[in-house]
Amino acid sequence: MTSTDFPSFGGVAGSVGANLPALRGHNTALVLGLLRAAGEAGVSRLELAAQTGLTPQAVSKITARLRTEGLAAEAGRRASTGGKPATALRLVPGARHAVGLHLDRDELTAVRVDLAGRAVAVRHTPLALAAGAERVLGTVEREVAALLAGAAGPPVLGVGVACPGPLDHTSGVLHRVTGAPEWDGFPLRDVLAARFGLPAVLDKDTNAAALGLAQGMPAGAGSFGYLHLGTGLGAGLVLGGSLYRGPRTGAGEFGHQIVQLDGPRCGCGQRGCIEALCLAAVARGDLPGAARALGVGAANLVELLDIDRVLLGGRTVLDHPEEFLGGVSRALAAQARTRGGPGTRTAVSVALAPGGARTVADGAAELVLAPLFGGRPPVRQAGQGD
Amino acid sequence: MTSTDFPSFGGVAGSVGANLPALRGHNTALVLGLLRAAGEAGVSRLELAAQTGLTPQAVSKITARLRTEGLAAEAGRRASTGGKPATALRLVPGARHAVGLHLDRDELTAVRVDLAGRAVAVRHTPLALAAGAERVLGTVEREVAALLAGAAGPPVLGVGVACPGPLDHTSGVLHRVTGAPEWDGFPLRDVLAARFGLPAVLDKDTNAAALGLAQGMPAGAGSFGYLHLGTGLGAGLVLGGSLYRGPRTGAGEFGHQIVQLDGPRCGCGQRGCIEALCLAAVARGDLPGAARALGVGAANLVELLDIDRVLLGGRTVLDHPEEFLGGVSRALAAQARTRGGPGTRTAVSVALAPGGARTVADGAAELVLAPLFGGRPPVRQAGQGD
DNA sequence: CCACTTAAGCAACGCTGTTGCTTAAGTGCA
DNA sequence: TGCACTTAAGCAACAGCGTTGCTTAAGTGG
Repeated sequence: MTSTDFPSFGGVAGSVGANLPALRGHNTALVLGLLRAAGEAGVSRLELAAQTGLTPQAVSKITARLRTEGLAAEAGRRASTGGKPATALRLVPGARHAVGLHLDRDELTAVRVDLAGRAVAVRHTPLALAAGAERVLGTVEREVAALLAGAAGPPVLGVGVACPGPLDHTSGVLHRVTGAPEWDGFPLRDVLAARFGLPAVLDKDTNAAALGLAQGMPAGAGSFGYLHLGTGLGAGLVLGGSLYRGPRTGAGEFGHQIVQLDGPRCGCGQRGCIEALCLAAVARGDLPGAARALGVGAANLVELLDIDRVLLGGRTVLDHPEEFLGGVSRALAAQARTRGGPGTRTAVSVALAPGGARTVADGAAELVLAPLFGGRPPVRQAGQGD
Repeated sequence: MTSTDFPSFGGVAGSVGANLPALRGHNTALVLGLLRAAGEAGVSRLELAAQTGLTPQAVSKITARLRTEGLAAEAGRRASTGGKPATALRLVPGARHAVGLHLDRDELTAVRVDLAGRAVAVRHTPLALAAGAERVLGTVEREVAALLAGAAGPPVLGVGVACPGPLDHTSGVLHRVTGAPEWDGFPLRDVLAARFGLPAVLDKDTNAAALGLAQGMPAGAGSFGYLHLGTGLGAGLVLGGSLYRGPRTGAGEFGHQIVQLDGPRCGCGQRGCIEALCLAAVARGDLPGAARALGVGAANLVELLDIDRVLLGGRTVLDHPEEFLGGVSRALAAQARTRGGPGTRTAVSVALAPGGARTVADGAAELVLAPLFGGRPPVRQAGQGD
């Protein structure tokens, strides 16, 4: 055997060495993710083997462990196809819970979800993000305590926290949050983790929303963008099945994409930013104009990143869904017409992000859940380019 | 042990199951990549252990295998630091070769490189890409034969082929190449693989260039964009250390980003595309105007993807390097001024892509080499957010 | 000269997914 | 009713991975 055929770990570009526990964890998470994707119907062991590329025996061992730990269970039998009928396996959603927090500028949404990502409890409260740390932390602590009060629930894995940016996901520290500069440098993740005695994860609201939306997608949905238009305009990017945050959690700053050279001045100091165009149009009641600006930005996004789908969310969009959906799809259709010929795709689909006002909070909980469920569902089966 | 602590394979989101050979291949590729990054100076086994997170003993076993296969060798001793001096290990660059082809619209560049990515032989020939398949394939075959004629060379791993897009990297099929529509649907990768009897890989010229540039970078360079301005304008994106192609190899269509609503008509049918603005400005001798349009696009890229660095290349840029470097850095500086405050970075650096006219051909060879050398050098050591 | 430090290899080991075979539980035709 | 066949899943033995514990190699420094 020559050394020319290193499998390179399934095409994955990892950066650290892997040992046997890591191998086991990888495969376990992968199986758990497929169980989750299968939902109530469940999957048989052989189907899991086919989807993972593992042998049936390996899947049997892994699922046996998961059943022992209470994370998976049998879910009846399939109809026979000429032999012994397959036993369906499914996730036990109630085996663990997670908490998701959406700290917006004027309100707090807190959810408690099960392993399937379904909300078990929801709480809403007004919140003045700019009112100072102690005040805000007190409210957060009270709301989370109320969520966790349900006594005999399953173990809670952690707390996911979503905020307006900028912030640093890696260190869990807030930066100069627009409209609330006194939070600059505040180590929100570690402070909350200490108060709750639970692991915490911090991310931008748009990133959390995109991560949450990446679950509910049909298996193999590769890349999409979530555009959030509320008091500001931002985006969450899922590229190749995983959330792209950028080196400094700065990715997705969609609002200050310049689409009009020498256009109107934006609050950021530049000219012709999408956000400035959009907000000005909304302010003067020109919804088609706002939707058109958003649509041009969406088209640029699609062109640059070759994404499959655009999802819209945020209060302003939710207030006028038809106008924004129409405007953005017109812009994408115009773009698609520029690329005729076979082999190229048709217009990218546009839709409202499901979940409505709870999109971000659900996604925040996903920040905690996602590490349990390995990568995206398999796109390429095996056979490398040989 | 609860099940709440799945290591998730070093933070990597893989999509297929992993077995022991895959584990071994992953670690071997990782070590090989670090050996390559170390260059002539080499690395000691203990340093490799620290960088990979593997135990020294594991590194010893892996490097012993690599030495047996002739891919690695000892490279003298380090100075002692109070104990036994460390033995430096280095890659044996000449152990394998790879071929890179750059099929441009009017010329062919073919290189033969060693494992370090250094060119061992280079050939240039005029080529009319639009002259039909048989003509082009004949020229390609003759040039590659000349490159491989060196008789007693090491094994050649394969041929990397870089072309103007659009095309599909996964299937190796060309689409409607601008200016040469008769190639639409041609399975170039498989045809060349069959003719040469070697594995072949096909990708867009901009992607190949970006992949090649991602090697030579200082360890840990996360994300950058390569902007190529020649007869057209395109980009190659390296995000989080690995090349981002998009689901259909469509990512990096930078030229048709719209930066001027209702701007001048572009050949693509839309209005205000960067490419149209740039090419028109170049045509009328307005280099500052062209550089400004490019700079605004670069600033949008930086803003959206949070990248660390912008590299410029392509004939038009190489003809007037100072003007384009200046214009783009001014645009990025203006953007950086909009983001004051601590925690945010300063302006992104801009530079000419090293390699000059051979950037793409070198990168094409890298299409073959990259799978041998695992992921990027480690950025985060270990300690997950706990 | 000897204690100490650092580098690297040898041997045994635990644990992974795999292989080979057996058992379980159906279908379908004579 | 019986038997051949098919498909699902588990048991047992195994090869191979990185790890652990210890030994050997080769320097520095008082």
